[in-house]
Amino acid sequence: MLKSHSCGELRKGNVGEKVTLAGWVDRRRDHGGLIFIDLRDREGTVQVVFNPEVSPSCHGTANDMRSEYVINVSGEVALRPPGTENSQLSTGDVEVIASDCTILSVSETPPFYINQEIEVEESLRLRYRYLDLRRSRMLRNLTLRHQVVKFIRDFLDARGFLEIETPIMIKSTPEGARDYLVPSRVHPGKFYALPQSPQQLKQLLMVAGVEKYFQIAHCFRDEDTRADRQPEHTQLDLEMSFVTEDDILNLMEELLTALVLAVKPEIKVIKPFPRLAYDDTMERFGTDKPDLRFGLELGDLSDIVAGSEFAVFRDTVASGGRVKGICAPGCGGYSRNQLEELNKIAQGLGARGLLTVALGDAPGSLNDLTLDMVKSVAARYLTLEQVKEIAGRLGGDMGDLLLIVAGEPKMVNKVLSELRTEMGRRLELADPNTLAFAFIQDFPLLRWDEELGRWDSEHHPFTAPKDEHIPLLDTEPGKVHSKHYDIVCNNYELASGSIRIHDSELQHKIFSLLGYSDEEIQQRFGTILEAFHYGPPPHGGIAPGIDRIVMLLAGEETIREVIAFPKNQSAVDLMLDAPSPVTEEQLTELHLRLRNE
RNA sequence: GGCCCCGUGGUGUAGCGGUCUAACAUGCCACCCUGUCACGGUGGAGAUCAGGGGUUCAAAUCCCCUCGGGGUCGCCA
Repeated sequence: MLKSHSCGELRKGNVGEKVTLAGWVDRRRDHGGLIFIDLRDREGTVQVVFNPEVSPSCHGTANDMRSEYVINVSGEVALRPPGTENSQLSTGDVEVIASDCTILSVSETPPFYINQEIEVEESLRLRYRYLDLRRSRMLRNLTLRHQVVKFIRDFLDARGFLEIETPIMIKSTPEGARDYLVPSRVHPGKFYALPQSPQQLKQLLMVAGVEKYFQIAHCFRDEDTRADRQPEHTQLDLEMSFVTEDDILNLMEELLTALVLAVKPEIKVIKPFPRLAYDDTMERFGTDKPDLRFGLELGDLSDIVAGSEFAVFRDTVASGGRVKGICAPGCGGYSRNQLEELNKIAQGLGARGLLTVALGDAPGSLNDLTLDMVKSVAARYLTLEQVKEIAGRLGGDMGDLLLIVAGEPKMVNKVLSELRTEMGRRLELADPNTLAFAFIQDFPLLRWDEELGRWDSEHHPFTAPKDEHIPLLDTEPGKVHSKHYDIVCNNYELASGSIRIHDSELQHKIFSLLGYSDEEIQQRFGTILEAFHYGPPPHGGIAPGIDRIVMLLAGEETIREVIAFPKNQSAVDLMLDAPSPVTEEQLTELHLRLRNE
């Protein structure tokens, strides 16, 4: 080793020791005579003093050192002279008096600051990711990620789980997201696909008798990216045999609670995790991944306004639509501009408009409310009683602002859910130091796909229907609920899982319901159906997204901040410049020809 | 594919029709400096204001297009 100690570990106790350090020049302070260098490695920073009276040659070398040069230094650890200690630095009581040093490598001036926490354009960071990762924020995030994965491995190992790797090149099954494909050289015209998740493989491991499986698995989906979505991401893939829904949920609750306590004890977690039914959640929050750190729940006003003079509302209800709203406390004095901003959000998500009702512009008792205090374009079509009833339904008080959307139920929920999030942000209702985990359960098994004109799986086709709903598969498939569950947290979907079908006949029936011919079923799912003829155990599992968990624990806004080498929004790796063209020879070997488009 | 936001020395920002021959901070280079720690001091280099077109007597500034980046809807079983 070129170093006897790490820079960050030196303390008073090391005084008098002769040490050898290696690292990067974080900062250089040249006093003409003395030169100070803050030497940085992964563990921290320590001050090195180059004194011409101690070593003239060393001082000369230090003269040439610049930021991010890599150097090797030997010298004695000394107590700093009284009054020159630096309490900002964990090593600030001591310094290393250089008696010997070498420049191991030089550095050009970096394209952005390594030693300062200044926001830099993300594309530049991504292009020089290896420099970006030198910055303390990124080092912190990578370290946290390591701790999270290590904790998960230890936790599951202690409970008898086997970590098993599954292949990255598997078979394409063209439902769900688009596959990334890998052309085969040996088999002209045939392709492997990268796994969107190891779903079928982990179920086959259950048939194999593994009983408790997990994997830190890479998953690939060729879909557009988001702040919380990348073309490839990592999930904790987990599957167990002989379990019920509760067994999985209890395990996950224990894991997540212990994880947070282990790596971020200062973060608050609410225990036990609430368990919410999908239908209720949609009704109350308009989304299946609500932020439960604050209230602002949606209220249904359809019955109140059905008979009102306000035609927009009356007609919406009459034609099968819904009228719902939320209450923004203390926002009754919102300016026209502020209201217009909210209106734009609503319209951007498909609402015809947003009706705002200001219950006066100052706090007070709702009993004192009069109609001329109500500011709303609908004010003259509503009675005072109706306004009070609406306010009551939404938990509104004097000085509050009611936000009301009318229309097709799905859109109404989406818009209000977004407005709820927006108002939560504006009013700072969500404690940034809390992770509000919750389980969402009791999902519908199927959803009607308008475009394809057929039923589609809400989760995936291996999800087991609720036992008591199985008869409905033949009569009213839309009413069948399933043993599918999600873990949500702070407006993110963290995990999705289900108890699986382990009966080949029932599985076949589901595939048929989804519109597959027997031939297609055989071709796409033949393996798992065949495996189910050989004693499959009842089983189920779940797959939490590692990137999102680490992002939330790190307090970051995008998963790119917790991935060492992420791709940008256009799925490009700016550092490696991938994807990139390949040679004609490569294409020929793969039996491929590019289309002219 | 739709919508919204952004693009000014290496980096981060200011400037938002004329006073811009583009400012500030930091970084960089040179010199001075033996107790600094975001060291200090003096001097210096560094920007076709993302690219193209238009409006105007005059454009970094207004308009249009393109490119690049971000957010989001669709999409993500």
